[in-house]
Amino acid sequence: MSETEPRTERSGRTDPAPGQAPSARPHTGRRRNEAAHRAILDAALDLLAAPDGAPVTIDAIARTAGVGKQTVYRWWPSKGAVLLDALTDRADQDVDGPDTGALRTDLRAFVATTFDAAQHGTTASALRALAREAARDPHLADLMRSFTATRRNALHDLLSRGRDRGELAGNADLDLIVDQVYGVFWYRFLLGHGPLDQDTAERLADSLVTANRGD
Amino acid sequence: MSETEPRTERSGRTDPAPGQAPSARPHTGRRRNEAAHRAILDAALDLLAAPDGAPVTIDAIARTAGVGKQTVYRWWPSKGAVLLDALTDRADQDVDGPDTGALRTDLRAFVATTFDAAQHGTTASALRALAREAARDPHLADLMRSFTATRRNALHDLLSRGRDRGELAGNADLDLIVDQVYGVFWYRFLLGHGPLDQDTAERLADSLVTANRGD
DNA sequence: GTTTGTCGAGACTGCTAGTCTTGTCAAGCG
DNA sequence: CGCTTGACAAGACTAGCAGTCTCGACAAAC
Repeated sequence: MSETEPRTERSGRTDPAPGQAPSARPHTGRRRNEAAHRAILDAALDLLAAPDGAPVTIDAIARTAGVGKQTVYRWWPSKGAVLLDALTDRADQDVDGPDTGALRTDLRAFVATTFDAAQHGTTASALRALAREAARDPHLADLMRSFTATRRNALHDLLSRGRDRGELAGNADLDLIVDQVYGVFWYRFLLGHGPLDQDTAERLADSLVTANRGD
Repeated sequence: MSETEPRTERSGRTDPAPGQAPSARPHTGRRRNEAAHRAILDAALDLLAAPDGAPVTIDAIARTAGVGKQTVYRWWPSKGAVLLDALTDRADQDVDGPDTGALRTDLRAFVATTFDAAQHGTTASALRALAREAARDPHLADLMRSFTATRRNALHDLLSRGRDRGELAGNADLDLIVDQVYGVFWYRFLLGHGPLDQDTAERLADSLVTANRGD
């Protein structure tokens, strides 16, 4: 996800013998400018992180990056793709949840980390802007779904380990627990009517363990 | 909420003696056309309910209602306000939660009803469209906040009654319980990655009671 | 019959996503 | 060295939509 794909096949080959080595001339012409690539991602992140919630247009991204609009669209299919790529480029390493051997501790840490990440201005406005864009761009909404799926899977694994150790009931609905965590998170994050502090994280984690323990 | 307000003061009175009967001439000129008002709300609902998820523009609403755009903007401040008004106009009566005298039963019914309401095509696409609009329109986001607050309050009251009867711990975080219900609801509703069926509703309600009971 | 305010119709502005065009530059090939 | 290919910056252009403005018609009060 953090490495981008070109939106269409490059190097106008017709590939008449599929399954072959990429035919004789794999590439000619000027090479892709890696600096421009980075500049676009960085500009997107900068604008996304702007606290004023400004709309983040493609024009702005291109101008900030010192790049033509076409260069953006050559490498990403839509604005949303740029934004998501910019965000995951920064954030998709740290999805491996904690593993202390005790479910309550793991879950507390996971929830606390999740809540905490959204408290920092930069990430918060970026995430908010992303959600805003995803609401209007079906393509981005798709990407967003797989983005969130990654997070959910990490949490699901954490819970699964706990269940294997007998800390959750064998018939506990892990997906529902996962969605209770991320549901509360996004709901409060986007509406902003309630806190996402460490205290809340602990209470939520503890109550989920209590409700689903297998004794 | 279901009765609309004019976007600005009507009938150019200056009201020099506040707290008085509305001064001598409360209104002159042609009266508001109630039929047009209804037609707009109905058109909005129709378009919102269209299964194809089409964008629902103001032009379309006005054209469908057989009304000039200005007539829409005379009575509502933004497109989002129209949409929200159209939706609440239909839905805001039934917020009084059940009251059977037993928390588990009440909560199950409340959650089940909430989930169920979003399964019907019309309401579902309307709600989705509304969320989409709220993401880009701060004004609507505000209206949306008070809309959701009404629902949250109904659920909070339900829980509060249960706590008074001793079915929840005295220190249970009712707001967190509320947000777990609506968090799961919106999260699954908007992402569509998991079911919102009666089974889920029951499991969620039961687990929340279990986690927060006061014994 | 004059004033005030609503009505339908539609032109208009302003903003943005995404495409297309143009002229330039860099890399490989002969 | 010249030719071809494709990336590049700049920016014109199209299309869709929110929201405003203008116009002529009409209706209610006075």
